[in-house]
Amino acid sequence: MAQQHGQTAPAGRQSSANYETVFTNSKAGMEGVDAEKVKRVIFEASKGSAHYENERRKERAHEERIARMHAARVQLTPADLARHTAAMDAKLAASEAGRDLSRTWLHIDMDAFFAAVEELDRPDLHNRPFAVGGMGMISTANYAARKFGVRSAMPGFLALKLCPDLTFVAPQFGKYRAASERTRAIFRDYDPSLPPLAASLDEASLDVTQHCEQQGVDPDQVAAEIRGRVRRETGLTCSVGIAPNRTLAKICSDANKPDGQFRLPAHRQAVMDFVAALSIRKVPGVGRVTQRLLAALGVHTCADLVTHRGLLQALFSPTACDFFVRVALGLGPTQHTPPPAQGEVGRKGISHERTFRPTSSQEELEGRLGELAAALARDMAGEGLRGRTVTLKLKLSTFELRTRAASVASHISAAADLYAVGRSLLLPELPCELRLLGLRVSSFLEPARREAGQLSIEQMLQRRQQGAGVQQQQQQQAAGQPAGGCVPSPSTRHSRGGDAAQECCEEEAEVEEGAVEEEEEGEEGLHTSQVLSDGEFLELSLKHWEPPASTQDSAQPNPSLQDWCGNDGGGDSGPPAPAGGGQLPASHGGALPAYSLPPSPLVSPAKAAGGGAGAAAEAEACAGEQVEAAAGVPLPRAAGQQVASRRPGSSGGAGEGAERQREAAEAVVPQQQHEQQAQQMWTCAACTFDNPRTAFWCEMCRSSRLPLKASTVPAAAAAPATKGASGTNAGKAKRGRKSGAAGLAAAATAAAPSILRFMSAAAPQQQQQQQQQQQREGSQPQRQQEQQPEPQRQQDQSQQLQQPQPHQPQQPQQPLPAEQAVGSEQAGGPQEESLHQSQAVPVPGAEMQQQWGGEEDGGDGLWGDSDDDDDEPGSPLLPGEDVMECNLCWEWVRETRLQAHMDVHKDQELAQKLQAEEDRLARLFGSNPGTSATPATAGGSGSGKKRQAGGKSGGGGGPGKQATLTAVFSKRAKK
DNA sequence: GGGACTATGCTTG
DNA sequence: TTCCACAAGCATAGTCCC
Ligand SMILES: Cc1cn([C@H]2C[C@H](O)[C@@H](COP(=O)(O)OP(=O)(O)OP(=O)(O)O)O2)c(=O)[nH]c1=O
Ligand SMILES: [Mg+2]
Repeated sequence: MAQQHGQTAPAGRQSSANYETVFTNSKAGMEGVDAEKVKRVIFEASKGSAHYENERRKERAHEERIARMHAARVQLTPADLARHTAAMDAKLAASEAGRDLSRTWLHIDMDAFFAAVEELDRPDLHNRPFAVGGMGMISTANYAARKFGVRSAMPGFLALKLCPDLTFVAPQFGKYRAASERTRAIFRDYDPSLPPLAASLDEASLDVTQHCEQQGVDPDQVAAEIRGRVRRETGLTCSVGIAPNRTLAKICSDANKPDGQFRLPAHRQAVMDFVAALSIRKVPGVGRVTQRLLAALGVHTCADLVTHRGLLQALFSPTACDFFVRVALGLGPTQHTPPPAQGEVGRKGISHERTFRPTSSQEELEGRLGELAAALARDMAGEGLRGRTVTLKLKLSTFELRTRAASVASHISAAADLYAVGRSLLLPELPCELRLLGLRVSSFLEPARREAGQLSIEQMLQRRQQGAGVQQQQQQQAAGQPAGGCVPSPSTRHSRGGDAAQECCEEEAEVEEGAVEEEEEGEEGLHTSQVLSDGEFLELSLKHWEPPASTQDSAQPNPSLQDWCGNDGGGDSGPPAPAGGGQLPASHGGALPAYSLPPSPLVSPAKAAGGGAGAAAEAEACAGEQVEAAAGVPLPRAAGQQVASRRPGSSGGAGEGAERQREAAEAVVPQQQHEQQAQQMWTCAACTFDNPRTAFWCEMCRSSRLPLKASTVPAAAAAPATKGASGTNAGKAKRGRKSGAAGLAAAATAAAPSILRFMSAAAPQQQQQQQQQQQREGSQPQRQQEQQPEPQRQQDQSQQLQQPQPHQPQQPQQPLPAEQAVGSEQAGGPQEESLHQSQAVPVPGAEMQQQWGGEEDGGDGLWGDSDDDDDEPGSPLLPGEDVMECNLCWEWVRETRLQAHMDVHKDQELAQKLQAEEDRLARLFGSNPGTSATPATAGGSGSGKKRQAGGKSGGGGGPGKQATLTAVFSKRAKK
């Protein structure tokens, strides 16, 4: 029975009955909706679409996962089950012992929040079906619309099919934030400890224990009072759940929605009865996928969690089991989440993403990336954030999602830097048709630490200012020109030795810290991209980039650049910030059958006491075994290694990956060379010697002018030497930072963590892919494979993994060496060696290093610990070292190596390419310099994005930052 | 084995 | 033709390095 349940809406079948990805009627206000009819309508309108196909693909993956779970299940012996059951009993006992029923929590969730707020301004919409959002997607719908099946996260055009009279109202997040603050002001009267920053705009958890005691009122009265005040003072309605902990209160807030309240008595038996009957899906943290997994095991209600505890313990991770235990017992956090400590950043990441009409145009994508970077930089500046990990999110036109991340050595925040890193992540993925781009920054620098001494970059700059370096100055001291004035180069900002890139948006903060700001030096200080004289392409770039002096005479910074910095000082305030996405409550509709459930077979508190730590340890021990057993499929060690040798995103086979890499260096690598690369040779641009792909320097002449770094070679095809074994292509991996291990504690307290992720049985993507591969190849059933001896399995996997796969899991990631990274305090980065790939790529270094992952080997120790001579071209730059930035390739070069670096550039062939590129830029930009992208002219598609670009002068001169800048922006402007 | 990194998936509002 | 969002957090797994 369990099986029929979960799975099986056969993958292959296409019918509305199985197409449930969009609709479920478990939301408040949708109880009477004819779910089947809605599903049918949605199915008819969706089938055949890219989205639909993607959903089916995911469905198949779920079914396979369930199949693996069953396979693991049948291998369990009665003894296994007994052991697991005992382990769970111990966990239950331990958790029970910690139950706290002394607090009284109220969870308040606003009703149809966005819609209700809109209705305040549009009374005409009262009782008429309407949704907040557009044809693409709606955020929420009022209750009148929900009767038709219209709901949150439903595409507008489908909603319209369900409800032809539906009215759409564009979201205005500012209004929702304001309304939210009004409600929270009321809530604080009942719980002064309510955190000022809400995780969600439309919900709040209040600990009213003290209030009730002091006022001598009961929770029901408080809830009623709050609802009344909210209604009177804001014109909105809300629903309230009352329970002894936050999780239960939240669940209860949905019980009598809308405009109602529900209290769960603070008695153990009442709680146990309540949760026993509760659908597992009502539990925060259990989503659609997890529900299906559990249903496949016969778990539908929380009581089932107890009934099948042995099975769960055997098939799910320890973390997941801990969660199940707490759910089964009706436990939840009874304290507010501690606010971030002084100086701590209260968030883990910040991002922006945008969907657009699918395109594969590099120019357009770059333009969009620039917009994202600008918006992100603006937001980061607003919060004073600086981070060192940039993650690019891509959604293909097929709806397949990909992410590519790179960590740089210093914390950045400037639009130019974000763009540079983002672009370096994007190019290797091309060509591909995308419908969404997103940019996220994480790994923030804690302000406290910042002050503690992470300003080496500034120190370096100050040193230089005192010394002989050419300085650069901000041109925008205009008061109203905060961050933005300092136009950062959209190109690389390898701040060796520090955040030379503190640019832009971060400037303000830095200034306060007494960093660099003051002086300047006239025009020379500016980074004009002028070509100084024959061969003198180098130019110092200390901190900020500015357009060529000649173009700056106007004293008016390049408007597009200002935009970039999110600086409205120049007058452009940019379009209203795109809304910090939604953040609201969750509500599952549903009637709550009151207390009449099967008695819970939980251990008694007394027994629990006995269980104690020992029991927990035992559970832990058992859990360890589960992993293998549960996985059913062997832990993919061998597999992982195989995969790891490949480039992360290079989905496709080796050839495809190589294609992307080549794309990244396209400006430098002629097509013919591409072909050669495909044959695993790097032709040195200086002496034409064909180097093996593993070469970093030309093995013949030691030149760095190889078309691309070996890293760009898809692992699969990469050096035979590195093939297979993981270690081999290890190369000089850089060190990375730490991974997840995030916090179980947090996970346990916060809204329940999703179960799936904990599920040890949930085969890693690799395994899924292997299985898919197997299926495609008609190989033996998984179960059989699982029974194979480990060595055999690994071997098989290895073989399978050598086949091209949709997208492989991670590869060894390596943080970007400081250098490239835009603004690093430590340097160390690519230098001359990157020449080949630079010039047309703003942040070549970053890209390279990032790609280097799989293959380098401690060999050259470029980024490793080797004690190479510092003066070696490839040796890492050190903090504070005197460097200059080459205006041709954007690489930072030691002052002691300037001549050698220039020599490289003198190469005739390269010069020609540069000229060609320059010509190309001139063509692109020349016709419409500076003003190219006014709002009116930009965005031919009408989808209109605000920002434009176009630098002031095309920088007519030689190739340089201005040229690159122009290239980046003028293209977009032209569209 | 643990820390540091990246990629993906799930969940929530 | 239009026509499946956006922001954030957490967990898992694989890699490498120490
Ligand atoms: C669920 C969801 C909500 N939101 C926004 C819009 C919602 O009004 C707001 C709060 O979310 P919810 O509280 O889930 O929904 P709601 O308040 O609109 O309706 P109710 O609580 O009465 O069931 O968050 C999204 O933008 N996307 C989503 O997927
Ligand atoms: Mg709500």
